[in-house]
Amino acid sequence: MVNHMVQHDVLDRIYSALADSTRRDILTRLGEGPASIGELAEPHGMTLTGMTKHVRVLEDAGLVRTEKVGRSRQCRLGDERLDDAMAWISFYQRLWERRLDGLEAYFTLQRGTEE
Amino acid sequence: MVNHMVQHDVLDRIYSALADSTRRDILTRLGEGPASIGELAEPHGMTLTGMTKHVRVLEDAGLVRTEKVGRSRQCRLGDERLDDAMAWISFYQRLWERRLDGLEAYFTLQRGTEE
DNA sequence: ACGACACTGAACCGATCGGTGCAATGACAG
DNA sequence: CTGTCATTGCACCGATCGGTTCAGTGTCGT
Repeated sequence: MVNHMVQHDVLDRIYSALADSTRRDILTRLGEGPASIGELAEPHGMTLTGMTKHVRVLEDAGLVRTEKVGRSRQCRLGDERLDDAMAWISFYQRLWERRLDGLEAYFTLQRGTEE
Repeated sequence: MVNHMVQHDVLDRIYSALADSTRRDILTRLGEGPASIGELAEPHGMTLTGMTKHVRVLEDAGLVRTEKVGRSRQCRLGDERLDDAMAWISFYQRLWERRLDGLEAYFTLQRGTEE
């Protein structure tokens, strides 16, 4: 019964985390495998402090999971939180398709991307 | 050959447009059909000025198309710009799946959501 | 124990954001 | 023409953002 109104806070965090090209780069980089804060910071010519904050944002959004190992912190991709974001987008796309079909009164559509 | 690196500006605009629950509500509302600025503003108890700015953000992101008709402005859903956002998210998800599969060296994967 | 190393907390900075109020502007009704 | 209505431009406000520097804190190597 997973209604599509996930909980706005969650979507806020996910989308605003994605709304920054540095953060998207981080995700792409982590797609190649885990990395430390320093390894993430270097290619962007950014301070460790700055990168720490970016990673924190991604972690708060559930997109990245980190673990302190020794004196460095290992960052990996998080659990598949993007499903929420994806679901909302496809919900929107469904609305858009409906606009094409010209069905304006029909607003039930509970079945969709969510089960 | 639409590489997935769409152009960061575009994704920045799309995702930050989506990163606000008011704006997501607007999109949902527009899914029911076109509306004026006033009609959009009223359910949020928001100033017309404020709503105008939100709509502008959505329009700059290509998510909404507007047209001035008489003394009011009609807002409808825009072209399917969300494909870009969707493509990037599924690119990420592909990375995530790859992480599950433990294939870390394999980084070709040009086929995907984009044609 | 000592120093180098990787990160983090706090304070700060300029820019952007979400929102407001106020004063145009432009269209419609009479 | 006059007044009303819908929207918009401008200036402003406090909050958040992306980024920095600087001073810790904890860990590793010797």
